[in-house]
Amino acid sequence: MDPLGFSPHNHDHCISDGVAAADAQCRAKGLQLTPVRRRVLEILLQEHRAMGAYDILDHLRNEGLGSQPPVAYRALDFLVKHGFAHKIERLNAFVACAHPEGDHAPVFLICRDCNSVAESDGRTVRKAMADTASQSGFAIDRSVVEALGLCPNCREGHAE
Amino acid sequence: MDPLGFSPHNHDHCISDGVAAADAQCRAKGLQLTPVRRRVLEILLQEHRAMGAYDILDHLRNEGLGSQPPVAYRALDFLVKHGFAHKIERLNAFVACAHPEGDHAPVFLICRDCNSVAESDGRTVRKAMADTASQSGFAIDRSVVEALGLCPNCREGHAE
DNA sequence: GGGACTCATGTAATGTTATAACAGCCGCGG
DNA sequence: CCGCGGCTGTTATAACATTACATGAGTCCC
Ligand SMILES: [Zn+2]
Ligand SMILES: [Zn+2]
Ligand SMILES: [Zn+2]
Ligand SMILES: [Zn+2]
Repeated sequence: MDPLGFSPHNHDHCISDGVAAADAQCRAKGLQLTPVRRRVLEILLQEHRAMGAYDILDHLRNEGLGSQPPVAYRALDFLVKHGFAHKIERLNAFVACAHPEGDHAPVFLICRDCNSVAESDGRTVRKAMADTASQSGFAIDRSVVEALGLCPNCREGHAE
Repeated sequence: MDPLGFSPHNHDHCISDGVAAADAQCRAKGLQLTPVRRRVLEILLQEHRAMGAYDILDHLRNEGLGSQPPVAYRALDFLVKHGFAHKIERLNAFVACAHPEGDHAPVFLICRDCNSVAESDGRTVRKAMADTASQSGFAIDRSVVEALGLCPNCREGHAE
């Protein structure tokens, strides 16, 4: 699984692929990818960064799609709930999912310099967490795993 | 390392030991454990749960130790910065550190039923995260690791 | 002792993030 | 037509957090 976020890429694909994947999954599961929800997902994919709910709301307002906080929060709740986006707790912000195919347990790598957020494969980390939790009899439902540090690009700049 | 938080214990010890440990470390490092800071730590130890900054502020206000948000936030910043307390990002709340002896990289287990928060040993998890991050060239400074689920006590209730 | 400095605190004002509550709309099955 | 569930529009407010500036206590140097 590719961490994304730290490497150049054809960004048009991010958007079209992300929306297409969400579209397909919604059709498959009987969910409604309404105009607001679709647009919020597009905005997140377009900007390709962690955005606050109010940042997104600004976009929506400019486009006449809603101007009050609940509009943005409801769309974000839907996207997060169904795995099309994630909330970054540390930033109180949201990112489009980089791997919208099926279930996954992501680990986020947050650069403190350029604020980019990469979504990485969390399987080994989840395994370790499950082990840790089982020792105290705790049953994990979901988890928040976020690392803060320097991305490869910003490390270069600092190394000199 | 004991996860704490899910098992009965002599709670007076939590408080006196926690404050004593902070006191010793402050003396050793030349930090000032001022009345407000000490009192906030005591409150966190006393309540033994994740508390919002405004919950703490209420206590302080009742005791005439400060009534404005910055008073609570400054004390909490100090405690968190020096490892005497932790912020739970998922809850926007704070807990006293359960293992105030030296550096550590905790994993938090948050019960969605009773809201208790246990602090568990994160070494294996951090190892897994370091491996994951290194694959993409990311250098981790700090990390947020929080699991949400059911604690042993609440599991029993649900199992029936 | 006075002056400059640092660190902690007091307080007002404000900024940011998130939710509650209720009204209206629309598509669908009865 | 009617009721119902899901989505949206809007107002208001709750919850969380910071900026900015003033004050006071201790320390260092002279
Ligand atoms: Zn994802
Ligand atoms: Zn970076
Ligand atoms: Zn701790
Ligand atoms: Zn519980």
